Amino acid sequence: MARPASRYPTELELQILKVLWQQSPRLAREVQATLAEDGRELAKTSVITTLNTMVEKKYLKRKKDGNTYLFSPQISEEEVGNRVLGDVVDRVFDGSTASVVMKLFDVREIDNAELKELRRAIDRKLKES
Amino acid sequence: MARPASRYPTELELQILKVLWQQSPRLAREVQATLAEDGRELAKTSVITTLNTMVEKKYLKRKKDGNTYLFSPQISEEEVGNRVLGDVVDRVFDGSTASVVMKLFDVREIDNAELKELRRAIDRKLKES
DNA sequence: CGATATCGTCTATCTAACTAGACACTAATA
DNA sequence: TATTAGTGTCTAGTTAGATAGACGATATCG
Repeated sequence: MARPASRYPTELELQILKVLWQQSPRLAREVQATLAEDGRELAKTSVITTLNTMVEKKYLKRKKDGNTYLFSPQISEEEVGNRVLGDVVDRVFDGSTASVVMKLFDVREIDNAELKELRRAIDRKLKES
Repeated sequence: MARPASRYPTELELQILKVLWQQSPRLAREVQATLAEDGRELAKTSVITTLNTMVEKKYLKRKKDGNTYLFSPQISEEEVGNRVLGDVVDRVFDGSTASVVMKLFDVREIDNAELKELRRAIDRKLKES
């Protein structure tokens, strides 16, 4: 079978998506510059190559603008979050959402305001059913 | 830089870990058989090769037993969960644990008993602070 | 003892992801 | 107009991960 394609954006692809979610459409040059600001310095061809594979994967779309291209996201932050999280819940935690939440409580810091908001969300859920 | 190594077990590695978490130590042959039961039929050499790379990565340890080897996990289910989830929270959700939890509420089903347990966990957390 | 089965190492192939150089084309500029 | 700067395509090299065949060592069985 050989190495299967990733079910969601890879590391570099995610970085690029974040750049474009923040502002789009953008030129390859601009994406390259922003990545460099974030500490990821890549040759211009590396950026373009990756942008093009992301277009093939439908993560982005590109539009001709004179002699160059403008890139925009074609997948939302929302959707990527859903996919990644769904995958982790199913593959690593065997589909148990609750155990993921419990683990998050255990391991990560959450401040009180957020905890209260979560409790409200739970109450809302309980009332719905 | 080329393809960076995964920060946590890959797909096949995770499947193998699950087999060994469930029962260990085990022979390569037994791991192979269990994977096959789960629908992943691999040549014996494929399994052994992967087991050995997992030993190099410290995911497993192996012990000689006569003319063969016994494999055991050297990383816990707990720890893998922590790493994967930590990585997702940081990389995809920019460190916001609460937004991950909210998204899980949105997207996945959680039954009432679990919701109540989560609320208790939240109350406990709130009392601690 | 010879045939057969079992087991591990070594080697090799394939794809995805990452990265960038060579090169052609266009546009601006001296 | 010749030079320089910017843009994209094509090609290619590298590593990780997935998979398995060839082969040698060992053990077992008839």
